[in-house]
Amino acid sequence: MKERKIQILEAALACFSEIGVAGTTVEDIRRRSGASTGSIYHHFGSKEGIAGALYLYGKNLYWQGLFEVLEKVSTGEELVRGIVVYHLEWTEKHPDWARYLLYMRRDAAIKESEEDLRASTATHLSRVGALVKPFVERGEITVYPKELYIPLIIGPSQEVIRHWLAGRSQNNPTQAKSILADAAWRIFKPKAPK
Amino acid sequence: MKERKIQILEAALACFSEIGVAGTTVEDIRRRSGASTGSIYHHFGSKEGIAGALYLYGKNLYWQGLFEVLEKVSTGEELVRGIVVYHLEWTEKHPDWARYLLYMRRDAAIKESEEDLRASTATHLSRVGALVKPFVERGEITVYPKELYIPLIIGPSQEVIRHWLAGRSQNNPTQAKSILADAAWRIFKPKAPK
Amino acid sequence: MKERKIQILEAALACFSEIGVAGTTVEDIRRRSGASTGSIYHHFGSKEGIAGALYLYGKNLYWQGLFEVLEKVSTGEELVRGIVVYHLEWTEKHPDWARYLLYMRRDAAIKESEEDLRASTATHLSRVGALVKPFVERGEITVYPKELYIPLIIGPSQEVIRHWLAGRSQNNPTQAKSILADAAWRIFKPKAPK
Amino acid sequence: MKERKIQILEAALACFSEIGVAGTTVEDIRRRSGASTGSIYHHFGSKEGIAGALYLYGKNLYWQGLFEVLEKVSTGEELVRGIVVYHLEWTEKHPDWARYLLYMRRDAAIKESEEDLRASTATHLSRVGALVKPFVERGEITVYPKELYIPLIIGPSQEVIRHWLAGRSQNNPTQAKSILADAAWRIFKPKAPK
DNA sequence: AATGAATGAGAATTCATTCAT
DNA sequence: CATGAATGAATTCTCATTCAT
Repeated sequence: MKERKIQILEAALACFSEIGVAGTTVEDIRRRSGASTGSIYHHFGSKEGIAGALYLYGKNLYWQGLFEVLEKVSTGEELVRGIVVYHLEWTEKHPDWARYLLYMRRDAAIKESEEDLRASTATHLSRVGALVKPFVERGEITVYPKELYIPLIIGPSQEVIRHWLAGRSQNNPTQAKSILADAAWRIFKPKAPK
Repeated sequence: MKERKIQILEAALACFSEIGVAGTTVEDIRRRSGASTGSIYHHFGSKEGIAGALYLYGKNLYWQGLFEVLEKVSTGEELVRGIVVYHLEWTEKHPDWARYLLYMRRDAAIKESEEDLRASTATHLSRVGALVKPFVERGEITVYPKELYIPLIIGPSQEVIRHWLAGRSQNNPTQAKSILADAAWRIFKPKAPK
Repeated sequence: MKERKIQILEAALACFSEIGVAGTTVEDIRRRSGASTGSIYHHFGSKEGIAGALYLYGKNLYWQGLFEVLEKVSTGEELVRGIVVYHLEWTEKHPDWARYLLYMRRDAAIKESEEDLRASTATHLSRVGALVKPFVERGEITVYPKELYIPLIIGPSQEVIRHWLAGRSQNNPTQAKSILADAAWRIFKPKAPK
Repeated sequence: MKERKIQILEAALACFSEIGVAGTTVEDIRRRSGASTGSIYHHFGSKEGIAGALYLYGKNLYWQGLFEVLEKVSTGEELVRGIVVYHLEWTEKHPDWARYLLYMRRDAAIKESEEDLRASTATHLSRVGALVKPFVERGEITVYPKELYIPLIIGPSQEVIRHWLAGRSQNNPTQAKSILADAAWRIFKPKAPK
C-alpha cells in the first residue's frame, strides 16, 4: 500500500481508538496524518470508507497471527489453549487494534456486506475450519454445533478483554491466561478417554 | 411516570437499539415518540439524559430478574446453570433492552461515574456477591479470582448473544442453552468430589 | 406563510436571479435573509427545497395574473393578443421572477415530479383549457394540435424575453408588443371568414 | 484533432447535455472519456475551456448546415420555411448538441465576450444578414425590426424543441414541421401581393 | 502527452439545544 | 407541560486545479 494511505490509516486507528469512530472527525485524521482532506477522500471516499479499510486491515493482522499458531499445534489441547493464549496476547500487544475491531464490529457489519470484507471473512473462516477439522475427526476435542466453537473457546477471554480495554480493569488480560486456557480446555476436553 | 415520558423512553430505546445512541438524533426520537422537541428537553434535559435514564431502568430490569433466579437456587450447579439460562432467556425476551445495554457499555463507562449509576451498580454487585458467597464457602463451585466469575459464567453466552443481536445468526440464543449451561458448569464444577 | 419563510424566499429569489441557483450558496441566502442556517433548513430542508418552493410560488403568481386577463377577453383576437401582451408585461414587471422561472425550468423539472408542482401545473393547465375551449369551439381561433398552442402563441415573445433577460438586448420586451401580438394573431386568425 | 482530445470532447458533450455544465464534474468527464485528469487539463486547461471549445464547435456545426440550406433557397417562402425546417431537423438529429447549445446560452453570455466566440458569432450573423437581405429588398418577406427576425421565425419551434429536449413531450419536433413552417410563413408573408 | 495523487478553499447539511408563545 | 421555530458551531464531503513522476 502507498505511504500516504498507510499514514492515514494509522492516524485513523489512533483517533478511532482514542475517541471512537463517531467521535473522530475527518479533520482529526487530517491533522494527525498530515494528509490533506482531499487526499483522504481520494483514497477512501468517505469516513466510513476509512473505517472499513481499517477493519479489513486489522482483521487480516489478527488472522495471520492466528494461522501461525494453528500451524504449530499438534494436539487438541494445544489447539484450544493456543487459541485462547494467542487471543489474549495479541490483544494485549495491540490494544488499539483490539479495541477498534471489537467496538467496530457492529458498524463494520454494514460495510461487511461489501465484497472485500465478506470475501476475507469467508476465506479466513474456511481456512480455520480446515485446520481444526482433523482434531475433531480424531476425537481430540469435543464436537459442538459449528457456530458455538468460537463462543466456547474465546467467550470468557472476550469478556475479560472488554473490561480491560474499557479501562475498567487493572489486570492485564494475559495475567489470567492459564485460568482461561484451563477453562476452555475443560469445555473441549473429550469426556471419554480418547 | 407520565404517559409522555414513557412514550419518549420507548421511542428512544427503539432508536438507540437500532442505530445506537450516537447515530440517533433527537429528531428521530421526536418523530417516533410523537412528542415535540421542547417536550423531550423538558423531561430529560438532554439526549444523554434520556440515554442515562434508560440505561438505569434497563439495568434494574435485568438485575431484578436475576435476583429472583438467584433466590431460588439451592446448589452450585443450579446457581451456575441458572445464571446462564436466565441471561439467555432474558436477552431473547428483551432484545431491544439487551442490545441497548450491550452497545451502551462503553459510553456507559463515562456515565457510570455519575451518582445514580455508580450507586446502583455497586448495590447490585454486592447483593450478588452476598448471594453467591455461601456456595463458594461450601465448596460447591470452584474458586476463581473475583473478576473472572462473570466472564467465565456468561462469556460464551455473551458471544452467542452478540451474534444474534447483530443479526448474524439465525439460531435463537436459547437454542444453545443446555450446551452453554453444560459448558459453564464444566468450568465451575469442583474437581474433587464435593 | 410565515414571515420568516417569506424573507427566506425573497432573499433566495434575489440571489438566484442575480447569480443563478448553482452559483448561489446557502450562506448567501442566509446573509441576505437574516435567517440562520438552521432556520433555512428547518423550513425548506435543502437548497433544492428552496428552489422548488420558489418555483411553485412564482408560477402561481404568473398564472393568477393570466387568469385575470383571460376572464376579461371576449373575442378570439383579444384572447391571443391578451396572452401575448400579458406575458410581455408580466415579464417586464417581474424580471427576477421571469428569469428564475425561465432558467429553472430544467432543474425544476426534477422537482416537478413532486406532488405539489405536478398538481399545481395540472390544475392551471386544465383551467386554461376550459377558458380557451369556447373560442375554439366557436371557430374564433384556428385549431391546432393541443401541444402547439403555447409555442405558437408565446414562442416569439419567449425568444425576445430571453435575450432581454440575458442582458443581450437594450429594448424592453413590451416595445415589441404590438408586432408580437400581430404575429400571434396572424397565426391564429381563422383563414375563412368566421 | 488527436484521438484523446476527441474522446474528451465527446464525453464532455454527453455529460454537459445530460446534467448541465455546472452539474458536470471534471471527474465525470474523466470517467466517461477514460482519460486521466491530468490529460484533460493538458488539453483544455480548465473545465470552462472544454465548454468553450465545445460551444464553438457545435455552433459551427449548426451554422454550416444552415448556410447550405440558405444557399439553395430562391423565394421568401422557401427561405422562411427552410430555416424552420432546418432548425427542427438539425435538433432532432443532434439532440445532445441542441441541448448543450440551448442550456449553455446563458453561461455562454459570459464566454461570448471571449475573442473566438465573439468573432465567430459576428461572422455568422453578418453572413446570414447578407444572404437574407435580397429577399427583404425584393419585398418577398415582411420587414421587421432587425432583432425580431430570429424570434419570429424560430420562436414557436424553439418552444416545441425545449419541451422535447427536456423529455416533457413524446412527439418529435419534426412531426410539427409543416404547421410550424406554415405559422412562420404566416408571419412573414407580405400582406400586399408581392 | 499521460497519469493519478495531492491540495485546500468552500459548500451543503446536521443536530443538540434554546426560547418565545 | 407542550409546541415547534430558531440558532450556529461543527462536520462531512466536493471539486477545480496543480504537480511530481
